[in-house]
Amino acid sequence: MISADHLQKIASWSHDLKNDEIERARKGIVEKSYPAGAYICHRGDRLDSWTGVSSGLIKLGTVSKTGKAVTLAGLREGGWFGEGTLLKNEPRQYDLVALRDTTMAFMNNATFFWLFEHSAAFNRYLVRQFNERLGQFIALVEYDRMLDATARVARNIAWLFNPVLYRNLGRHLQISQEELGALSGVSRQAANQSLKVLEQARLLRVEHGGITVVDLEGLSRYGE
DNA sequence: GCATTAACAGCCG
DNA sequence: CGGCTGTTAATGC
Repeated sequence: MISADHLQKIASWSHDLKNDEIERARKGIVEKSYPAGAYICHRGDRLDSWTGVSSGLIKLGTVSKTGKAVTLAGLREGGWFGEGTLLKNEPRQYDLVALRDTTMAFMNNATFFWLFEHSAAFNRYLVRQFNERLGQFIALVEYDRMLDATARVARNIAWLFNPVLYRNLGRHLQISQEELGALSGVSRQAANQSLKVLEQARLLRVEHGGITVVDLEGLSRYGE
């Protein structure tokens, strides 16, 4: 169980909940920490809880038929995932890997379904999140053909700054070029070059160990 | 060829 | 000092 203050910090969806719903939520959540590089779960695992990132950064990916690792999306602090798997009672479709030291939050199945049944605010959040994710996955179809590394980096950054998935975001994110490369499926050096191109295009600013977004819309459209 | 890995000096905190 | 960055050289598909 976690404190109400902490819940507020790690779960933007809790902000609109009623008091009794918040109580349920915080009692149904436990946290667990993982070192950088650790697998949080493997594809095919039965993990019957809804999962959020309390702190850190994770990669959501899978392995293609040819054995090539494919990254579907990154999730940063405040991101929640796995509602589809829970609602359909399916095994996990993806691997979750911690890109840096990370603390995860797990909401147990019963609590998730209680909120699903009782809270209108919670359902609004889920619908918005589904809709946003759908957009991301549609973009993935084009992603494969889009061989340009810079466009992939740009899109992954834009996803990390998605205002629907993460509320009240600043423009700055502490993330190394290596982590950005791991998310985008390119080497650190390629990520470095791509960042320079994006900086030249005035879409973001490159800093030491981080970036600041200047033009989020431009980033999400880059390479179209 | 092109992108990735390797290697390393320089820089930042 | 440790981690991140920027660049060049070697390597692999």
